[in-house]
Amino acid sequence: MSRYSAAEIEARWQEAWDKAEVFKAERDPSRPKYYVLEMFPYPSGKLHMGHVRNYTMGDVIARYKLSTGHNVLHPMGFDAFGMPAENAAMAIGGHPKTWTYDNIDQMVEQMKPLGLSLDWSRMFATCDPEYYGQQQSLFLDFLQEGLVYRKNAVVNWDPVDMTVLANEQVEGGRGWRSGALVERKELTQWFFKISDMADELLEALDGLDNWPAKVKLMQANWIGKSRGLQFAFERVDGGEAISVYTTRPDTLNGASFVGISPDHPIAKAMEGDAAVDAFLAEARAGGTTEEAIETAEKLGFDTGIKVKHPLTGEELPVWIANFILMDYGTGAIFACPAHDQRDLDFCRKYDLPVIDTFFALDNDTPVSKEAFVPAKTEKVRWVDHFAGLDVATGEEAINITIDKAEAEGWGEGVTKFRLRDWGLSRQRYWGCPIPVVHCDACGVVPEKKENLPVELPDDVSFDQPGNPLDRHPTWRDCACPACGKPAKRETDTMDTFVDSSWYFARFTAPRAKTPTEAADAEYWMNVDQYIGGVEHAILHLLYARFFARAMNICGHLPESAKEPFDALFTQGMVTHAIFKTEGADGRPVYHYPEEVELKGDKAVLSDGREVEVIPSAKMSKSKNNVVNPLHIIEAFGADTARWFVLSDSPPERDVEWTAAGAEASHKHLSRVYRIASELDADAKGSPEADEQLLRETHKAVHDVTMGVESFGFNAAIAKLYGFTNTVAKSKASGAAKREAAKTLAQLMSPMTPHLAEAVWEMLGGEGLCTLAPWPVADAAMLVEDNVTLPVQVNGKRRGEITVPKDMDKAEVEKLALAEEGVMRALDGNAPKKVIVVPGRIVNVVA
RNA sequence: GCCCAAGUGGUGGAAUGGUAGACGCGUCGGAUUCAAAAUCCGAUUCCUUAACGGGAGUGUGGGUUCAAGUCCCACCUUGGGCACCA
Repeated sequence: MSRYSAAEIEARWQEAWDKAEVFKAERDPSRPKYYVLEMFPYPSGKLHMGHVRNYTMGDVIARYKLSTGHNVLHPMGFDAFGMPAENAAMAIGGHPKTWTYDNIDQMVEQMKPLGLSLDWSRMFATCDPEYYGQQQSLFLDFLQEGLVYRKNAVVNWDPVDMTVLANEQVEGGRGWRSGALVERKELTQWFFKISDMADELLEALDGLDNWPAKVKLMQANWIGKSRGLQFAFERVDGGEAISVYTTRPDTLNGASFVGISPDHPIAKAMEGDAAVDAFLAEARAGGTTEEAIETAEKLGFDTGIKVKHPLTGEELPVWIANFILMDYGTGAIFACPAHDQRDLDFCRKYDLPVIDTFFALDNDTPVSKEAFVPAKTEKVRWVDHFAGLDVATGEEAINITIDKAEAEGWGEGVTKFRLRDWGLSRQRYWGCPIPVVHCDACGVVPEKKENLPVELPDDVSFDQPGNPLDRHPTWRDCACPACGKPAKRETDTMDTFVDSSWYFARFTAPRAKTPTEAADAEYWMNVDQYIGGVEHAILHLLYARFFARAMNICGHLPESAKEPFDALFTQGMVTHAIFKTEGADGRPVYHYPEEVELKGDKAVLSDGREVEVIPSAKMSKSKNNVVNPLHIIEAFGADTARWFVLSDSPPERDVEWTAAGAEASHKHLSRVYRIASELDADAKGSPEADEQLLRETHKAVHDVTMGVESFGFNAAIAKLYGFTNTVAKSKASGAAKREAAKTLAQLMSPMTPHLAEAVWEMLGGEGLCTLAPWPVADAAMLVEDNVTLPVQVNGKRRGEITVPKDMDKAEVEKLALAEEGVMRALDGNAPKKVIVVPGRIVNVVA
């Protein structure tokens, strides 16, 4: 008997797969294709358990589909542009390019031992000029189609470092390096016209049947379609009327002021006045995130301008308010403090009137500190409504108000979207250069396609803040592609979301001289199964959906690929306990898992000190709770790591990595190996046991297949534990047991492919287990003749009866009422009602 | 602040509205062993009972239903996202 040696087995079978090129994907119209894709990683240089979990899930699907006769495309690449490379260059010197490519090499080296069924020949990184050159080509096509344009937008500005900051570089309203108070500053930037497709992107969500409902809901809310009323407030001084958009026109009677954004033209026109400037500076302080704006203290400035209420003719003041966004609606609102908490807080602060426009049906206390904001579907009682309403829901009132405004001609019902255009300009080096040139004579001129890729220069330094492209001595200078005169290259690069918005399409023809190759895109698209973290639920997935449409317009993707991901699965994180003690200075000290010993329910250090255990925390370098997959592979093998990340939690939820769990997984795999190696094929058994084992095998095939197909990997693994026990304990003949064990190997193959091959070979399986056709369960073998039904009395289980599976309801009822526990519970009383759910349950109502 | 999830034994978790706790870990007991490791067998929600039983129980409080972990309402806690982290 040999022992289970993962290291030996895994190296051997990986070599065998390589040699047979089993994972190389080639177009083959004679076979159905299947495209599995996991969200590609950022090359941090360190593979973590989250990656292992993500790729293992994809691998299970890919290997399963391979054995069901599909031509599988399962590629891998790297999302390689972005800030960390520049930060590394600043922190430790060196060049973002070398840092990135070194990291990619390291990650590939760390991924290979996992035995993933990847077609490595298709690998690319988004920072390869070959890739980003094609991206520039796409940009030019989008530009030509009018899908890209320039406008002003605000950025986080660090006034000390004189540089633009990413949101994550703003900490508590200050720049992370300089510590300066961050301001919002306007810059001219490039935008994708995603808002043109807002309605389509929303409508098409309905067709994404195999996407998680929560992701679709988040996207729908993000797109934020709303119907409201747009109308204008006439200015008392005769100036240009102020147009406002509101989703609650029914509360117009409760208006107490008109609010405009600090970026509204009227506010801008007032700049130069010392008081206005001071206020605007204050209002523009802080970062650009919606969170920062929403949670900032509400500030207002009375412009002194008065407008007329369109219905009552009453005069309302116009205030500049820091919480009004210029990007949404018209950048101006009317405030109804009685029914909006934000407006109420503002009015209380600046002593503006609060007017109730409706009350709850059973309560007419005027609003004081809390705004009354019922659901739009709730009936409320209106106070002197201008459309003559008495009791009506908000929804009804809104529609009636819009109709009235349109009939009387002072406003119109309009549909607006919350979705803003996608700003793609980044004032950074390590990204895809935007292929345009600024010419004094010709303006903004697209680079010629034959000059692509516009490559990033290598000779740059990161010893000062800001974009090195801006201060590059020669790269910036060029000839205008239109007139040939000296011109300046655009120094902004593209958002890295652009890179990840079409990589899935590029994988279908990664070396093509155009962004895609029609025949390949036609054959391989769509991605049949996309797998990644929920953190990408909105932005990445929305941008990719936009890109697929834009690429279709430009002829780079077929119409059928406008929704590029047929099915989406969002997996949870891998977490790990944090082991914490307190240092002498009272600050927390975090210990590595290896330093900590678990004794019962306590955790102690080697010196005996007790350690606080914080469970289920996101793995984080600073908390010392990161588990390195390489260490696990060294100690137990890749199959153990793969088995564990799949076994312990449902895939969509977080899984906590525990040393005990990893050991248990390894123990189980060793057991399977031992069972196979100790199997005596000549052993005799009973025909009944053979029959029973065969039934159990078919049941296992059915259950595991269902589990794999429905992403119930943990459930599939639970079945495999059960089936392993069944095989081990079966009294069937050696020959029957060998067949069952071979099926066990096949069923385990997607999860633990190396072990499966070893067992398969040991039991005389033909060829590679990986390529063996997936077993099919015989429906006839799954049905049992008898079923055991629990019998409840008033919903409480009092006994059970075993009956033939298609027994008549009346017969079942009779047997149930005769059951001992049921009779005891009924205590001689006649049942009021008996509910028989065939094959399920009997409930007696007493 | 806004949007979206999730909360079940000591523990990770299972459960088309139909026996709550499958399967794994841990713990306890037993077998094997000179002894141990490994392995194998069994028990394991809590309270109560000698036992048969009985009662309670899926974050909290309500509701719908013959039947609720599952559906509805409100709340609490934790996690994800909020447009320049990827």
